[in-house]
Amino acid sequence: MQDLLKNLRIVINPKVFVKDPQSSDLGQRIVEQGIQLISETGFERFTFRKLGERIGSNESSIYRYFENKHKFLIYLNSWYWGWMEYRLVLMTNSIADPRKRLDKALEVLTQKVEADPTFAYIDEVALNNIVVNEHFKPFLTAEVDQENKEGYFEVYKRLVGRFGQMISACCPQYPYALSLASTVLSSSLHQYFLQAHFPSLTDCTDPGAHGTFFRQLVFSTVTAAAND
Amino acid sequence: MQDLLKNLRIVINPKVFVKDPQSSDLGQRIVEQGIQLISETGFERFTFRKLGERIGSNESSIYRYFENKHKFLIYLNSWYWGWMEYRLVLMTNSIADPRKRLDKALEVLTQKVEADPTFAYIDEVALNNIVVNEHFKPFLTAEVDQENKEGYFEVYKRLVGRFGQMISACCPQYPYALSLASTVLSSSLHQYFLQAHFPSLTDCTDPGAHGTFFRQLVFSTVTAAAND
DNA sequence: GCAAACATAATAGTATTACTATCGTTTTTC
DNA sequence: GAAAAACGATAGTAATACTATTATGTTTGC
Repeated sequence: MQDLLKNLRIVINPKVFVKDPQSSDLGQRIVEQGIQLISETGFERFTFRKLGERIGSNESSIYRYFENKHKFLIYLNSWYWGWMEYRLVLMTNSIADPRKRLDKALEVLTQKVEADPTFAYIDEVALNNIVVNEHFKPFLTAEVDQENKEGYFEVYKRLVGRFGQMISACCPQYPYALSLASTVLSSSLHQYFLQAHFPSLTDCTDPGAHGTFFRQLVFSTVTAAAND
Repeated sequence: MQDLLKNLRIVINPKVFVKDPQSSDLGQRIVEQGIQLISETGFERFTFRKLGERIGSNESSIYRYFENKHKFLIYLNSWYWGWMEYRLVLMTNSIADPRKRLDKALEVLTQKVEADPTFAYIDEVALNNIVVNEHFKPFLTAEVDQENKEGYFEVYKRLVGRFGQMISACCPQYPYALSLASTVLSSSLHQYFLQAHFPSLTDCTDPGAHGTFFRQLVFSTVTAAAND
């Protein structure tokens, strides 16, 4: 199966970049090392100048790929959620039973991220680290609405939609499938953040607890709604 | 009761400010108009210079109250969560029944914010607007851990603890009370954010749905755990 | 009533950031 | 082998987030 998927690419809205970084060696290095640099130092301290130094290239060359660092972050986030969507579809597609399917979906979406050899120059663990630590920074700007119009967040919206449908499939009369889906996705990140920085605000310390917490949360809610 | 509480103040960790803004007229104007300005234009575009112009004062004077704009945001967040804690205690203190108490707590913590005349120069609605739109920006910096050590987030942590205890009181054997508490607090903000900017990612459009969603979520989870 | 202490205002200056613009060199491509 | 595209190097700009200094007004104690 690995081989079958060798020529896969996560497709990203071309409006997010000036020149497709997947199309050249330099572009790939920008993404690869950009992930490392942001993961190591945080997004605020990240600059194109520093990234240029790191990859032995020039600031101005990076601007030929990305308009600014905010769009670069949106690119990385789009990639991440695109990758999540691909994994979600891949892992749940063959499961017919709605409850088993939802269970698998929860596993894919909330479990700790591991490296995926399918995508060579992306370090998924470091990227997850970015998404956890920068959380919803791409959304939290005065320009959200404009950027939303431009379709920058389509991947994420599609993922929430898919996940919401899987919840609905378990209990069609439950009226908050989308809210539950978006809550689980954002809260899972948030819980990982708390585990790393505010352990006194979570109970998910040992591995497994994180997943169990969300599984119970979702299935309790859905089951209760079904029994009404 | 209003009168009884006239001389109340939300206490904030003195390390967050250089000079207590509650101690002078200028300080109060800084907070009052700072809230308006951030609420109107977003935190990124907010500068002390602009705030100075707005209140007919000088940039340098504002620096005598707050070290930088990030600490100003932490101050506002601390005030907000301190206010939430005060409301939580006030509204639930007299309720003996754990389930009724939790229900009230959920109402206080997730319902739409309204102006509170107890605190004259704070516009709670605008402040809530900031907290929703800037979300966890105060946390999301490379310096979280240091700032956490300094105690900047004590109020929030205490609030999560209290709320977690109320959940535990309903079902002592439920092992994820803190995670559930922190999830509800952050997700409620997040759902309000989605309602404003990404309505396709929520089902909480009509008023009331938001509260019902979280009430069902919490009580389903807690009840299911109690029946195990 | 007046000096000391304090709060505030005004101005100038600095380092960094987030770019833009220009131009020269290298590499690719047909 | 010429044209086009990609890349690198340098310089420059406007805004930001401050710091430093000095001046002006205001309060307070005696």
